[in-house]
Order: sequence, then structure tokens, then C-alpha cells
Amino acid sequence: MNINDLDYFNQLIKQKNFSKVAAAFNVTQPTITMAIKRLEREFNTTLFLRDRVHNELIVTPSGEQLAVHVQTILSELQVAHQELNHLADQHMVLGLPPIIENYYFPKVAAELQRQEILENIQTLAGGSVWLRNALRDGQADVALLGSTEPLAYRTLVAEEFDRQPFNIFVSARHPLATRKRVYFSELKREKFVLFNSSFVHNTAFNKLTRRNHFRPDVVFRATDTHVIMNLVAENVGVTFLTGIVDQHRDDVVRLELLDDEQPAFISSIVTRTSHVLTPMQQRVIQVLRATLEE
Amino acid sequence: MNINDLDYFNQLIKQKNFSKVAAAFNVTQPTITMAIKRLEREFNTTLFLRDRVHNELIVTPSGEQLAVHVQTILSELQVAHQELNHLADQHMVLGLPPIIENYYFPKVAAELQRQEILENIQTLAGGSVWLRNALRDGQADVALLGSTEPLAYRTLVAEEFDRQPFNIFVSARHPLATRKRVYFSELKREKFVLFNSSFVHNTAFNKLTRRNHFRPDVVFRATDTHVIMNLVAENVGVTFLTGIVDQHRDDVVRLELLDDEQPAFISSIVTRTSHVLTPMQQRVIQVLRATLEE
DNA sequence: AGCGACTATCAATATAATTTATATCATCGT
DNA sequence: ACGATGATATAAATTATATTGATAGTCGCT
Repeated sequence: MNINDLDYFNQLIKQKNFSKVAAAFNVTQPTITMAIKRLEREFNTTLFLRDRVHNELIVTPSGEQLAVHVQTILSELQVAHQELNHLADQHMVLGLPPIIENYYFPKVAAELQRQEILENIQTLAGGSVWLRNALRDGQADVALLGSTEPLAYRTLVAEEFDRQPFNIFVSARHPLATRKRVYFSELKREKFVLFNSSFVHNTAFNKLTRRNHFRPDVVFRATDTHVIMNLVAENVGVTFLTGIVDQHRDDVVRLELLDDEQPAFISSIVTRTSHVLTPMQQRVIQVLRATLEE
Repeated sequence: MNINDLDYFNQLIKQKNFSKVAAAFNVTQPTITMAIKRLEREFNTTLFLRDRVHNELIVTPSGEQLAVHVQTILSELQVAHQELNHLADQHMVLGLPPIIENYYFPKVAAELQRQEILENIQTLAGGSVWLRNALRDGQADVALLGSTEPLAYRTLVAEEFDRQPFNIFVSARHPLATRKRVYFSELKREKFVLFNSSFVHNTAFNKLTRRNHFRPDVVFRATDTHVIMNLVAENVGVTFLTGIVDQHRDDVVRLELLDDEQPAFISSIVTRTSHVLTPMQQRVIQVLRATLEE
């Protein structure tokens, strides 16, 4: 059996049209016909019903079932390709969401540099949700991810290294600036400056607004903490961030939340279950652990 | 890329000898050489180091990494083959450990027969541990499994339908027969008649003996409840079983355990995550649910 | 009836895998 | 040092397999 046939099959499941699949792979239409025939013979079953009456291609239960396996086979191959590329180049790709890159990574980088392995690390930036997929697809080998629940995915191994409460940040000129702690419900009338939706902050924030039954007035969304903090300082709105962000400014005040059952910002070191760590990668992970879990 | 090449590669990882792999597949040795070359070109890397000095084949890190993926790919294909076979034959294979077959399945079978789908079900007997692997490898499509902990495996979905405490059964002539409840520690000096090690009962039993710091005197092990019960009735020893076993005899007395934190016999309906249920299979599972979860 | 959108069939051709035969390389025994 | 042995590699010939190009079949639509 040839991987090509699986590729063709996979596309046919999606496109449901032999000719279009052929075009997509730059081969002629009979090629696809033959490929599917080969698979049908190999598995001794019918995978598609060519319904000429309604002019549509119907996937049989066998076809549906095979499609599931073919998917994992193809993605497994894709991951293998990427992993072996990284191995050949002697580098590893470390996924880092901006917040973690800003507030945890400097410490790590210093140690990695001391051990002369920083040069072997390529970082990949992106929101935690996006990075989780990149990790699954083999684009990244290791990632530091934020989440509001402990990460539990089939294909990933996560090791929690920190858990931070979320805080509210307001301008020093804001009425709440004299407080140390607030209930989330006290923020019903506030304007918010927040991260955009690729950040876990939003999951947590949404949980809290839903629990407190209000629709927040979000006046701006950004992807950069400093932009958000500057807006907060200008009293454009208040924000919702972890305590780990920059606190070295006197024009912004941090307030703790008094609510019970607050969501937490959980940071984890995550790898694929299928990933075999090289000695270099093991050292990197050990540095991550040693530096982050303290 | 050809699946054959992956097969050859997989064997070579295990056997570390080109000629032997060739022999195993009934092909000539250059075939293997070429197959590995193709893979090395495809992945643009070296998979094996041919160490002629020490006359051994060394797997490179890339080789190790690829091996992991090749394994899952091949097993995925194997599962696909079996599943499609079952689909074509319009049957499903239901894994049943003997205890569950005896004490839960009769009810289920009656209902399945009423719905005329019993004929489509092939049962596969075996211990819960063995059946778990059979399910993973595609030999079974659905299984009812016993366990002492909730089942949580990457590739399997489990749905608990019952949880039973374990009980002690003694002969009516036994000194403890007048009691209703005992502590497990009171059984230190007893002789035991038990199931053999392919049953989860053992896991639970061992937990209790360890917790109570004693080495049980096991005088006999069997695979059949009735054999065990007959021996207990004859006062050969006492036994440790779930309460669901046959209680319609007056020569044996059931005692509950008074211990805190007792292990439980958890019964679950288990399927593969990758398995697509046909309408027939869905009906079967619905019958299982309806009959068992009540 | 004829056209358009699909899929199947088949002989010819192109591509790829396997075999057969032989070469290379390192080791071991004498 | 020499030849035998066990292992993998190489190259040409052979065999097997995939793809193409041309064409035919089927159905709906107008």
C-alpha cells in the first residue's frame, strides 16, 4: 500500500469529487479512481458509493472509519517529517506565548546561554491555543503553555510549573486605586482593555463574567501587555491579567480578586507523547524545570 | 512512500540485521537496503549507522524518533483492517471478562435478542487486562471491562456503569458465618480461595493485604466462580469477590467489609476513541447502557 | 437529442521495487 | 599473510505497479 493512495483517499473524503482531487494533486482523474480501487481491494470493502442519481459521492461506514485512521496516519507522518528535520538541524523549536516569553523566558534564556544551548533553540510565538496545535502537528517540539485548566490531551504530556491568580489592573487615577482587593462583580460598570481571543486570559475572563452575569464593556483588545498597560495607565479602561506582568510602574495599581473559585493561570511545560527527547532536548527541559519550578 | 518500507524499517529496528529482516519478509537482502535508503532520502537523514568495526547496527536518534511514529502508523493500519473486516461482516466483537459475562451479560443478551441484534455480536472472552489490549489492537470493538480504578487511557473511552464493593464469602459452617460485617484485618489467619491473576479481583485483594500488612495464605486459585464457591462451601477457605456473584445458596454466607477506603469493582463500557460506531453498534451500546445503568 | 459533469475502463507508457549477481569491508582462524 | 565468513552495498535486468491518454458510460438538464 502506498501513502499516496491514503493522501488521495483523504482528499476524496473531503472533496467528494474524483476529478477535483486529481486536479489538487496534479494527476489525472483515473489515477484517483485506481487509487481508491486499490484501497477497496486491500481492505476488501466498498469505501464510496458513486450515487449517479443524485450526482453525489456517498462515504460508506467503512469509508468513514478508514478516514479516521488515515487522518492519524497522515498527521503522524507529517509530525515525523518535522521532527526529523529539527533533529537534522540540531535545533528544537520551543513554543512560547508572548506573556510567558516576556515574564518567564528571560530567566530561562540566561541559563540556557550559560550552558551554550540557547543557540540550538528556535522559538515559535503564538497564543496558547494556537501553539497547542503547532505542538500536536510537529511544528514545535516543546512548548510553555498557559491554560486555565490542567492540560490533559491524548497526544501531549504537560508538566505544570506555576499557577498564578489573575489580577485587576487599574490606573492610579481610578477610583478603585485606593483598594487592595475587589470582587469581580464590582467591575460591572467598568470599561475593559483586554488581550485578544488567542490568549487564555479570555477563557478565564469569560468564566468570571458569565458567573457574575454581566456583559463586559470591552473598549479595546491588544496582543501586547505594554500596550494594554499604557491604556490602563491613561485610564482608558481597566484590565485583567496575571500578577506576573510588569509591576514596576507607579501609574498602574494591581488589585487582587476576592472571589472564591477563581480561575488560575496555569503554566506548563508541554511535549508530544510521541516525541523522543535527544540529550540536548533533555538538557533544555531540565533547565526549564530547574529555572521555572522554584 | 510505501507501507512496506515502514514494515521493513520497523523490523530492522527490532532485529538490527538487514539479512534477517529480508528473510522474515521472504525478500532478498538488497530489498531492505533499498527500502531504508528510500526512507533516508525521504526524510533526508541517516536512520542507521552501519558500524562494521563492532559489527552492529546502531539506530540514530532520528531512527529512534521515526520508529515511534512508524509503530503507531502500523498499528493504526492493523486496527483499520480489523475494524473494516468487522464492518463488512456486519458484526461487532464484544470483549467480555468471564465475571461480567456471567453476571451482567444475561440481562443484556435477552434485550439484544429481543431487538434481533444478538446474532451480530461476537463475544471475545478474556481477563480485563488482556481484553484492554485486544480492544486497543482492534480485535474487539467494544468491551465491558472491570477495573479497580476508573479507566483512563489515551486511546480508549470508558463509561462506568456500575461500581460494586468487594465482599467476603465464608462457609455457613465457618465461625464468621454469624457475622454480617468484618474488617479485612480480621482475616489474617484465614485460608483463601481466589481468582487467578488475570482478574482485577487480585489487584484489589493485594491492595487490602498490603494495607493490612499480611501475607495471605492462598490455598487455591481458580478461574470459575462456581468452583470457588463450592470450595468455600466445603470450608476449604474463604474468598474475596464482588457482591454480584451468585447468592442463591444457603451453604455460603456473604460478609461486607467495614474498612474505610475499600477498593471497588468498577464496570465500564469501553470503546476505542478512533472507532466510528455504526447504527447497529450504537444500538448495541444503547442497550448496554439502558440495561446496565439502572 | 445533445450537452455537461462525473466516473470507469483499458492499452500504452512511465516509474518504481525486487531480484540476481557481484563487490566491498572488517574480522577471525590458521 | 591468506582465505573463509558474515555483513551490507551496488548495478543491471526483470518484474510489478502507477499513471496517462483516449474513450466510453451514466445521469440530469434543457
